[in-house]
Amino acid sequence: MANTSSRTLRLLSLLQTHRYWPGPELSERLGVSPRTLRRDVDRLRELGYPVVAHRGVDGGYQLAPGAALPPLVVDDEEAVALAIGLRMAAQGTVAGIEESAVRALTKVVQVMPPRLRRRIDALRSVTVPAAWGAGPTIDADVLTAVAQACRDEERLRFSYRARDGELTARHVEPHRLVSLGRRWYLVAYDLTRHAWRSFRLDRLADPGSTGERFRPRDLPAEDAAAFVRQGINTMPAAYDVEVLVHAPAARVRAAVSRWGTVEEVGEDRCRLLMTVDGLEWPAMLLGAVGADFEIVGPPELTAFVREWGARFLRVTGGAAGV
Amino acid sequence: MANTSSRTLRLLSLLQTHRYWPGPELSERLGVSPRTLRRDVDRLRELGYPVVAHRGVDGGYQLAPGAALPPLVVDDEEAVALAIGLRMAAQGTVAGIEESAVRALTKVVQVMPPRLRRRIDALRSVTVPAAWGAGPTIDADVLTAVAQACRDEERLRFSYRARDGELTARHVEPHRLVSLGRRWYLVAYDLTRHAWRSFRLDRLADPGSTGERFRPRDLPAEDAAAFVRQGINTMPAAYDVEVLVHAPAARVRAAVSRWGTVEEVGEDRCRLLMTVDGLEWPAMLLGAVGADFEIVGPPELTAFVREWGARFLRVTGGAAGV
DNA sequence: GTCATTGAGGTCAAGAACTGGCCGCTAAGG
DNA sequence: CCTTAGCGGCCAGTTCTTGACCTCAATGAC
Repeated sequence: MANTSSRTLRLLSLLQTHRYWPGPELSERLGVSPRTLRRDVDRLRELGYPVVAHRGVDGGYQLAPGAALPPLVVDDEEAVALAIGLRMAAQGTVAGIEESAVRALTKVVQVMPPRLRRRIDALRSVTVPAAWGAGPTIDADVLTAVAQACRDEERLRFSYRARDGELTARHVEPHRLVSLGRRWYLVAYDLTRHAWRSFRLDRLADPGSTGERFRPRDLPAEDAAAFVRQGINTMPAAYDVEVLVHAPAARVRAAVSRWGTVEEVGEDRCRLLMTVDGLEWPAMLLGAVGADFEIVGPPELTAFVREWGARFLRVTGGAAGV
Repeated sequence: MANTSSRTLRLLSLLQTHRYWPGPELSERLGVSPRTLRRDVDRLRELGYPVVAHRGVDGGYQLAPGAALPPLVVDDEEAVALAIGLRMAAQGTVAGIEESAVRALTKVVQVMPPRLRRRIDALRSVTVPAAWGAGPTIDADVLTAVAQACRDEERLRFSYRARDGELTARHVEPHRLVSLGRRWYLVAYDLTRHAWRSFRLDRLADPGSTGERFRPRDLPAEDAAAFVRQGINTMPAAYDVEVLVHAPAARVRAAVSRWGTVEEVGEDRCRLLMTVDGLEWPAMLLGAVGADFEIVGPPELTAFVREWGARFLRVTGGAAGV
């Protein structure tokens, strides 16, 4: 407890929670002489974590950005926030960071005390799925359990709901997680079928690590993502939406925010471009903008919006009967 | 570099990135004898981070959940994911964790190498606001800068857009950040007006820490959140939505997900309850469900939906001309 | 300008901690 | 039965750490 390593860690922690620390206070907190504190600070600097110091009355130490990120010392609440934030990031509203979010999440979850896990579970019910209509939400527990099995090269058992709805028990050697178009896939070697398969994580339940470790096999594909793509014929239908809106570009842009691009066409007219998986979003945005518009494409959107219009008018007792 | 503390940190890092580590490999990576490795592991255990070990062929060490969270050693990509996830968490879709998310975010951002900040900035443009129509998105930079100033008790300068749109330069002693109903407020002592004020973060721009530190004053209120509540008369209009949907509860629930509650009313009928800030959401959900419905309240929703219906039908060339 | 405060860093000697061998032991799996 | 791997005691040599004392350099207040 009175180690040097322990003190280094505590110093790191103190420097992370509060920016400025007067030297005397630090040395007192750590229970060492000021001279030793200076040496500890030097040690941190040698480790690559720059500590800048200010002299004179009211001076003190502070941790500055360095070449590498120092170990993060977080308290319980921060850990919970971290886990939840990472889960949202993993669910994929921001392209390209899902994989690393899951890696980080796995790290955190693995060492998280049970009491914190319970708090996260309690908060889960409050959480909303990341993006509406963008595919099924997957259980964070499933995600982390599978990620951990991949990372640690442990065989995995789970039940899988095939396309026809049939439930089967699986026993696999997990290879890699792939995030593709808002869906998570597990690439694994199926031990009962003796073949490589990819599994959709949202159809996977009750993952349980068996504890058996294995030596990774070679995947018969260039890369895990490529393998998944091979197996997927039915990519989620993507629509390229183009709409002429009879409103100033600024106004549309404010409503659309970052969901799509808005080009100015005229004084009071602009072109809205979006690429979406479902048509609910564009319909909602067009409603929210509150201006007239002309749908350039796709035709499905026209039909979709017309159906909404007819129904909305009908049920609210407006004109345009059935 | 060849320190004991350094080795402890590296060991911690290794144990976090991969679950099982055979002892020999660890000792080789750390450049010490197996005997010393055992002692290092003991050290970690004494620090409160349980390392469980497995004997026998194929044994190894692994980091287990303990009483406290060990310092997290994350790589660059994970740090980026972390920052982005925390930002989403701070923007507030999950109740109650915003404050700790900001605290954690501040910690991370403070020590993050510039190259990572640039990557986050690059990704920001791709990010979507957490919840649509739920209030203005605030800049993450503003949020962290202000949070840091609060934490470090440093005076802060910024420009503030008052309710009437006028821009003023402010100089304050920041006290605390409060997240209230999807909005962030800064409670601070205004140095020019010599009075406590609360500022909406979305109206605050160009925060710059002056570097001057100050001794915290006593806030003339029970608590910062209470102080903000005192000053806010105009709470964001909240609607309690109630709709009878002519569809099975299960189907509606699937569409609504966790945005609201769905009660079964009959075989083919259910009641949808939501509390929302804006009416776009319920309108969209009702559209997406694809069934008829009766709006019980509020009346604004009826008008809102009717307007959408009329416009949608008109612009798509359906019936019900202007 | 003077002065107190605070960080930087050299040196030293005593003491503590660390290290790498060596040992025998237990546990797990082939 | 044998191998591998973790556990921990012991020991001797080495290294590191610590606090004390010192001088110097910034810095801000008076």
